[in-house]
Order: sequence, then C-alpha cells, then structure tokens
Amino acid sequence: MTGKECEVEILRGFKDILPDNIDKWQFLETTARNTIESFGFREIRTPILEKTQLFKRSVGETTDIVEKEMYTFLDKNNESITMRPEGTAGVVRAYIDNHLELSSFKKYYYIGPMFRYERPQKGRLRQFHQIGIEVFGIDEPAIDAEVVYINKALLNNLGINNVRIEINNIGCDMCRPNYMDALKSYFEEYRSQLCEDCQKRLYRNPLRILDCKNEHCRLIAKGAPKITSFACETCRSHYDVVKEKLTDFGVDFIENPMLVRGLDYYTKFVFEIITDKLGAQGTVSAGGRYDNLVEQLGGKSTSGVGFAAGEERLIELIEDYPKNRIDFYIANLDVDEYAVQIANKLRGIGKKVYVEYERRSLKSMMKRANRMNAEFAVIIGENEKNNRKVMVKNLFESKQSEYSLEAFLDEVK
RNA sequence: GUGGGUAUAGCUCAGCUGGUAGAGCACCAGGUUGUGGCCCUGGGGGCCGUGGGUUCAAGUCCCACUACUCACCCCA
Repeated sequence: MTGKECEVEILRGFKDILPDNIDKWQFLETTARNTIESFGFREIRTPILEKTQLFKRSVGETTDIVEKEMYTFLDKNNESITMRPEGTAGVVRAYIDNHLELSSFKKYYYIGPMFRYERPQKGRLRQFHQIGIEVFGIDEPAIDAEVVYINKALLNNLGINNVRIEINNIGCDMCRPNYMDALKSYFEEYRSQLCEDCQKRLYRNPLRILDCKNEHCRLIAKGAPKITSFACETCRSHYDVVKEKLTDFGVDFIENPMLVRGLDYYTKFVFEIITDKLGAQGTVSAGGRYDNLVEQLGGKSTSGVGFAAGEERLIELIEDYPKNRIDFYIANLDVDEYAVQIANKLRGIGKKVYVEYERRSLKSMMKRANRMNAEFAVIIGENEKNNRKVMVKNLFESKQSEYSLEAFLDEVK
C-alpha cells in the first residue's frame, strides 16, 4: 500500500471481506443457521451499541475487555455508549427488556460483528464476528451438554475436525471464593518465583495464573489446589452429570482443571474448543454457564448457558465450501435489447445471468465467461436477433449449438 | 501498552559486497472478419512506505517516523 494515492485507508484491525472470500463466509453463516436452527433455536438481533454500563456489569469491571478494550464514546446527549465487545450481554439485556421470561421460548442465537480495541494479530481483529447461542432458564445439565454438542455439530458441518474440546468446572458464588482463597495462599508461597504478570494476577484474579504460558509458572501451577476439592455439592454434581451426558451424546472431551474463562459471569461448567492450526489464538469457540447474569442485570433470577464462536477463526479452518458462480453469460454483440429480453426470461426461472454491455471482441467475452465460471455462454449478435435464435455454448463440456429462442428457453426450464 | 520481523508493479516476491528496477500471476491487445480454458507474442502500469543523513552515486548503508505482521497481555 503506497500510502500516497490512498489517503483514505481502512482502520487498523478492521478488514474488508471481498467477493473473492465471500463464498466461504456465506457457507459458514448458512451452515451455522441451518445447524443451530435444526436444534430449535431462533435468531435474535440486538444493537451493536449499548449503554456502557451493560458491559461493565456483565463482563466484569476488572476484566481487560472492560478496562482497556472497549470502544466507548459519549453520544450527543453525553451518555456513555459502547460498541458491543461480545454478544451475551446484549442478548441478556434484550431478554430482560422484552420480558422474554414470560415467553415459553428459551433458545436464541446471533451472528454479527463485535468490537475490541486490541493490538491486532493472527486470528484477532478489532472488528471481528461471532456466532453464538444462548439458552435461558434451563437448569438441567443435559442442556450444557447439548450446547457443546451443537458447537461440535457446527464444526463437523463445516468440515472442521481437528479440534479438541476442553471442559472444566469453575464453581459458583458459593464455592469459588473458597477456591480463590486457597489458590491465593498457595501462590503466595511462590510469589517471588512467579512471572511479573502473575504477581499482578495473584491479587486481581489468581485463576488466571493457572492459564499462564510462562514455563516456570506452569510448573508451579501444576501443584496448585484443584477446584474439584472445593466445589460445592451443587456444582460438583452438575458438572458430573454434564460429563455423563457428553459421553451419552458421543462428544469426546478433555478435562482441563487449568481452563479459565476471561469473562466474570461464568459459573459451574465452562468449555473451549481448540485447534493448534491457528498460531497463538487457538480457541475457536468457547462458552459455559452463567447462572447469575440475568439477575445481576436486573432480571428475574434465570440461569443461562451458551457459547460464542469466532467467525474469522473458523474461516481459517474451512477447506471445502461451495463456490458461487453464474449460470449464463450473455455474450452480447451489440444487441442489448435482445440480450436483456433473454436474460430476464432466464432470471424468471431462477438462473443467474450476467449480461455483457461492454463492446469488446467475442474472444474477450468468452474469456470473461470462462473466468466467471459460467456454465453457458449465450452468444447473440445481429444474426441471432433477426432470426430469433441463440447460439449457446456449454463451457463445461465445450459443446455449442444453435437454438430458436423458444426451444432454448424450453430446454433450460 | 511492550518486544521481534517486514515495507519494491493490482497480488506474491527477486534485486549479491551501493552504479540509478525485474519475474511470475492478474489485467489489456494480438496470434482466429463472431468463440473461452493450454500455448506464443506484445502492452499498460513503480519518485522501490514517508522524511532526513552518509556518498561522486542509495531500492541497496545509517537514523527517525508511519503502516503492516507475528508474539506478549488478553480473548472468539
């Protein structure tokens, strides 16, 4: 990009999705809709802008997302508004706002852009896209397992198989504080040996130390107390049943007691789907249960469970997908009216038709037809027009023949 | 916010120890008065990211800035 001629440039961390790439995106999103809807979920669309407070209260005041990654502005009324950094908060807000707890419907999904002000790198952008599902008011552990199952089904339908599913129990308000205390006192003994970041984490969120990539910290973390010995009976049995159901549903998983989620609202069961093909950002999808969030945001106490998958990360993993192409390329040798007449007839029966209006040699038109991967070229000039005929070439089979217009339209029906 | 790498044609990149730009792909045209995919020929297009310095001479060396990229932090 030789800056000069391009004074208008895209923002850092933002990306255009060009037609060359769009087939993949459309495949991803239609596959996601079909898969998720096949489980009885329905789409919900919530605004990109919400009051800043919503995210502070749901995601957590002290998380990095809220502390340094949000696109937050004052609107003309001096109200602080934020571009959504994740999807769950908005859906929960809509659930409460619209009194959806009174509806018998509990299963929602969304697809759309999210915004986080971070340094871009592989698999990470400032505007990125997520596909997520949320289930409200179902406490049975089976639904947790179904959420994971749906996620796995989605990946399978996209042809993505080389992933692992990691799960963990992170406890609830009752038992997590005890566990946090135990972690704190354990790590305090090794304080001087921890990396700089972990020394900070020790007081902010000791759970995160479990997640550290530093080799030495990992060693220390290995000996740290496990949630299993602190989880309350409710959390423990919930988690155990989720595991049973996952097995029943045929979902392979790995238990990872070091698995931690970055958002504050998670409780009990959490999971992550990970690939090793994406560099440092291996998490393709993640989710879990959030039993306090609805109440925390002012709704009636209602449990929740869901996941969010990163579209850009999924895109990188998709290998096979249907390519869009046109059915008919009309090589129009200066007979616009006749060309349009034919094209519209074809469109009327659901065909994709590209009409060439540029005056160029037939040779170059045929080249274009080929590049567009058109199945047929319809060649028409004065001759064809005057005799109400069309010259049709099948570009896949390289066969050509002349038809009367009527016979041709009859043929393609 | 911090660290590493990169910056030459629309795209991917070559350009040795400094002598004033190249390939492949793409695009356009021709080889076929109205016919694609392969092949051949030709063509357009670059103040070599920006600014400064060293030098007779800088794409090439030095400095700064900017952008991109990868990684840390954190996350999908």
